[in-house]
Amino acid sequence: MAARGAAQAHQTHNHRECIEDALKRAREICAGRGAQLTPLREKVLQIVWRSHKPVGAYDVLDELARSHKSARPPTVYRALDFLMGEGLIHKIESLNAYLGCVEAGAPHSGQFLICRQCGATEEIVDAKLETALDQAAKQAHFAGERKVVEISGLCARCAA
Amino acid sequence: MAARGAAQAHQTHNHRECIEDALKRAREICAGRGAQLTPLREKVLQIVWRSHKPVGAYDVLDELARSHKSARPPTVYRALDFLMGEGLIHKIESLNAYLGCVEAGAPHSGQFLICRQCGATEEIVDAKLETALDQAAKQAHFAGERKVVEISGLCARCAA
DNA sequence: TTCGGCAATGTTACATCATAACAGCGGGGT
DNA sequence: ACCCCGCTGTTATGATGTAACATTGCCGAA
Repeated sequence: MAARGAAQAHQTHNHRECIEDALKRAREICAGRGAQLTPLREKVLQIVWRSHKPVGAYDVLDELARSHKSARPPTVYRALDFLMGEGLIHKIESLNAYLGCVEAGAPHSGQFLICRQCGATEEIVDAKLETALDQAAKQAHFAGERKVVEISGLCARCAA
Repeated sequence: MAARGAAQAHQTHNHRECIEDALKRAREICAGRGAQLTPLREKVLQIVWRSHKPVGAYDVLDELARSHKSARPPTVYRALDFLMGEGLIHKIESLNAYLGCVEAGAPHSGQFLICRQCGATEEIVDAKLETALDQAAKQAHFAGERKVVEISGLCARCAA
C-alpha cells in the first residue's frame, strides 16, 4: 500500500480508527522484534498520533503530564528516541517536531509534504524520488545513510 | 557550473581564495539588488564561510564577539536571516546550523550531502532530483514552496 | 534464595537554539 | 528642523534537547 495520504485522509477518515490501527501495528511490530513497547512509550505514540500534524516534544510532554505526573523532558525524549529507533515515528527536522509513521516496520527515511497553512503533513513513499536521491549521492561518491526530504507549501485543500 | 563540491574541494582548494570569491560575489549580488550588505552582515558571512562545515549560530556569535563586543544572539540571527533572505547562506535543518551557499544569487532550496564523520557538507544541484521532488509534490496535488533535502552519511574521503 | 546485571524510568540541573520587545542611532527626504 | 525607516543595541525570555546520577523491578546465575 502506498502512503494513505495523511493530509488528504485528514478530511475524510475515522481518526479514532486510524490511531487504533497505528497502535495495533506498533504492538505487533515490537512484539515481533522483542522491542519493549511499554505503556509509557505507547502513550507517547498515541499522543503523537492524535493528529496528522507534527507535534513538538513539549506538546507531547504537556499532554503526557495530564496522566503521568512524573513526566519530564527526558521522559518524552527517551520515548521519542525509542519510537524513532523502531521506525514508528519520524522527526520533521524543519519543524523540530514528530509525526507518526504510516509505513511503520520497514525502517526508512521519510519524505514529507508539510502544509504551512493547516500544518497537516503527509508522508509519501516515492520510488523515483528515492532513486534520484541515491543517484545524486552516488554521483558525488557519497555514502548516504539518513535522508531528510521535507517539502513545505500548501496542501490541495488549503490551496483551494 | 555545477556545485564545486565543497567536501571534495576542502581537500584541495585554496580556502582563502574561496572565501574571497564568496564575499566578492555577495557584494556584487547585494549591490545589484540594493540590498545592504553592511560590515556586520559581511563579517557574519565571512565567519560562516570559514569552513565548509555548517556552523551554529552561537559559534558565529563567539567568533563575531572577538571583534564586535556588543554582539548578542539577535545580532547574529538578524544577520543570518538577512543572508538567507538574499540566498547567500543556507540553514541545514538537521543540524540547526548554517552554511555558505555555493550558488548564491539564484534563490533556491539547497540539496546537501553531510558527512557525519568530518562534518564537511557539500551543496549539490541535481536537476533530476529537483524534478523528482517537483513530480512527487505534483502527484500529491501539493503546491511545494520550500524544499529541504539533506543526506547524511560518509564523504568519499571518510569512507576510505 | 539471593545476588548481580540490565533495561526502563525518575529526577535535577543544565546546555543549546531562537525570538520578543523596546531603545538608540543615523541617513535621506520633505 | 523634522520625521521616517532600516539597522543595531540591549534585556529578557521562550523553545528545544541532553548530561548525569538515582531508583525500581525483573530475570537469570550461583
